[in-house]
Order: sequence, then C-alpha cells, then structure tokens
Amino acid sequence: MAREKIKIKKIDNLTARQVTFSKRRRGLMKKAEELSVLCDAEVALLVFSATGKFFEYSSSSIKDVIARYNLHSSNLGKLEYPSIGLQAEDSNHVRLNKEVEEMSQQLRQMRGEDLQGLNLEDLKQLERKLEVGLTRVLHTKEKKIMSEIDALELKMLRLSNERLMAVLVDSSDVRVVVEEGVSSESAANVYSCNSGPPADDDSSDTSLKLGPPCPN
Amino acid sequence: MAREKIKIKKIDNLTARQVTFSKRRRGLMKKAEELSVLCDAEVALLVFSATGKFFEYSSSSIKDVIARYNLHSSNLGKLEYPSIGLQAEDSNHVRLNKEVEEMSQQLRQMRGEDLQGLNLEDLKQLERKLEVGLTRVLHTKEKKIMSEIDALELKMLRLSNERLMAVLVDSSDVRVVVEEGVSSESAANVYSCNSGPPADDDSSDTSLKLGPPCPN
DNA sequence: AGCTATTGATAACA
DNA sequence: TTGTTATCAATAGCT
Repeated sequence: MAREKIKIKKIDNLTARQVTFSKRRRGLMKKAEELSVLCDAEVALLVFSATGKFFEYSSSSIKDVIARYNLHSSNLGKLEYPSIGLQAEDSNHVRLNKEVEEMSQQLRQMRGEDLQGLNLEDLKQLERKLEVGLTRVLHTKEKKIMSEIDALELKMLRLSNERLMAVLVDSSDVRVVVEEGVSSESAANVYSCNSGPPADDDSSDTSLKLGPPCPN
Repeated sequence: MAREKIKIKKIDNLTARQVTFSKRRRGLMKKAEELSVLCDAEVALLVFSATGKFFEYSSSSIKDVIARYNLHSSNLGKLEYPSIGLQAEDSNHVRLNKEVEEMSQQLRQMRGEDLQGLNLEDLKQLERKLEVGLTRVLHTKEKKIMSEIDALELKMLRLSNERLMAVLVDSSDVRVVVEEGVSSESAANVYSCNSGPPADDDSSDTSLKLGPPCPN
C-alpha cells in the first residue's frame, strides 16, 4: 500500500522491519478498535515484537476476553481444566453463559434485531410485550413529568409567597392586617392558583409550561 | 475507505453491521497475519461478534500467546496467578454475574418494570428504544404476513389449477382444445386471479382473508 | 519523525 | 451472500 508493492515475507532489513512493525501495529490496533465499535464486537489483540516487547488492544478487558475465549474453547473443545474442584464451577459457568446468551438474544429481539428466526406467533407476542413495556414507560414518564411540574409549581409559589410576605413585612401599615389573619386567606388563594387545566393526555412530548403568577 | 466516509460508531442497521463485521473481520485478520510475517512478531487476535460467535487468528497457538501474556502481565507487577485457568475462571465468573445482572435489569425495564430509578431523560431514551424495536417488529411481522399470504395464494391457485386440469382431462371433448393452446391462456388467467388489493397498512391486527376461488 | 505516491481496504450498491 | 467499484485509508520508500 505504498510507493511499491511488497511481498508478505519477513523484512530483511532490521531498521525497516522495526519501522514497519511500529506503523502497522498502530494501524492494526486502530482497525481492531473500529471493528469493535462499528459492529459492537468484543475484540482483543495481543502482539509480541520479535524483541519481546508486548502490545495489546482490547475493547473491554483483555482478561475478560481471554476468559470468554477459555469458556468458549472449553465449551466446544471439551476439557482444558483437569484441576480439582472445577467441575461445579464449569457447569455453573455453562449455565451462566447460556443465560447471558439467551438474555442477549431477548434484548436484541426487543430492539427489533435478530428476528428472522421468529414465526408469526412469536412476532405477535414480542409486539405485545413491547407495547406493554412502552405503555408502562409512558405512564411512568407522565407521572414523573407531572410530579416535576408540581414540584416546580410549589417552588415558584413558595418563592412568590416569600416575596409577598416580605412586602407585607416591609409595610408596617398592613402588618396588623397580616397578624390578624387575612394573610392565611391570601396565602390560600395563592396556593390554589392554577394557570391552566391539568395536562392528562398521553402524548410523548408533554412540555412544562407555567404562566405568570396569578394575581387573583 | 469506500464510497463514503463513515463515523466510527455502532452501525445502526443490523444487516449493514453484519456485512461490515464480516468484511472488516477478514481484513483485520489479514493485516494481523501480515504483521506477524513481515515483522516476525507473535500475534493473537480474538473476536466475539455481538451474537456471541467467536473468531480468532494467531500466528502460533492462541494458548501460547495467552500464556505469554499472562507471564508478561504477572511479571509486570500485579498479582501472583495461582493458575492461568483459575484466573480466567474467576474473572469470567465475575464478568458473567455482572452481565446477567445488567441484562436482567435492562430486560425488566424494557418490560416497563423497575423504572423508579430512572430520570426523565432515561425514560425518554427507553421509550425511544421501545418505539424503534416495536416498529421493527411490526415491519418484520408485516413482511411475514405478506409472504404467508403469497404462499397460501400460490398453494390455492395450484390446487385450483390441478382441479381445472383434471376436469379438462376428464372431458375428451375439450382435450383437443387444450392441446391446441387455449389451456395456457386459461392457466395464466387463473394465476393472476387476486381476491382483493394487497394489504400494506401498518395496523397491528392485519388478518389473513382469502376469498373463494376466482371463477374468472 | 514527516511526506506522498501507491497500494490496499471497504461502504454502498447490485 | 458474493462481487463490483468509487473512495477513503494505510503505508513503503524517502527525507
């Protein structure tokens, strides 16, 4: 890929070999990372130079990938660990691994991927499941929005109330009135002030709108 | 490196992601081999696809490279590994448990459960995810329904055709006519018989309805 | 270490 | 899935 085509065989010149090693190693790692990101894959790359220097790339943890590899090869290629007491561990791992794969497929199918193996009935069930989930999520979101609206309203009304109180306190003329109980009525009015009807529709984009303080 | 530059982020389209995975994986392995040959390096490449499929390249034996890696990492500080196998098993166990837990929660949340810990933004993202999944599932279901309709139609038309042919064969009077070429026209008409316009809406409950054989 | 001419890899399409 | 092709990316040979 360069000024001249080369044959894929060991580079004779030591310096050239080292330079090429450095350049290509970086390129390889970049591409390994791109693969893992683009395709959501788990990738591990281990490189030892001829002089024994070690380089690595891993999308997650090298140890995780190696562990997964060991599991894989022991699942498919039978025993690799004759150590005592590992039998129980192994079966446990096999079970966990199976569980992970199943859940992984469920998740992918809920994201609408990997559906080719499903028949019409499966698809209908999946659809129903998603609709139920979506409905619940929407409901929870609505509740959260409403409670945030309430919280904001409360906050604003408290602020408004504080200001009103401050005005009243500053004015000695009305202090008597406040102390004589009108303030509670006034405050009650302020608290019950609504700037509009409550939003109770199911739209996805309920937005939060508060009007100016109600003069009442 | 292609018709268009792409951003290095997870490819949304499943098919495109699979194709890219396949192509880039091969490219990566080729380059790994080239590096090992050109520069006399020891290289191991482990790749797990999102669906759990495993691919590997190694200039020598994967196990050798992993053993060398373990030696290397244990030499560079870190713990004393009682055994490569045990180390891998332990790490694997932790990883699997964590993975199971995370996936389990994701699944529950996609079913609309266990939502109390989510904030408004989380909920919106979840909603969007469910909508995307639902849309894809609906699309797949529609396609499956259409293909089943097509298959059924074909089957019924073949049956109908067989019956017509039987009638024609039984009647020696029309045999001459059949042999003289009118049959092909008749058959063509039968095959093109449609009992209604194709259903192409997105409703959830498209049902399969076939009318009686078209007498033409 | 940088710099290009070239080769190599590959995204979109068929 | 496999192949084709226009482009983008990596890099061999030099400095």
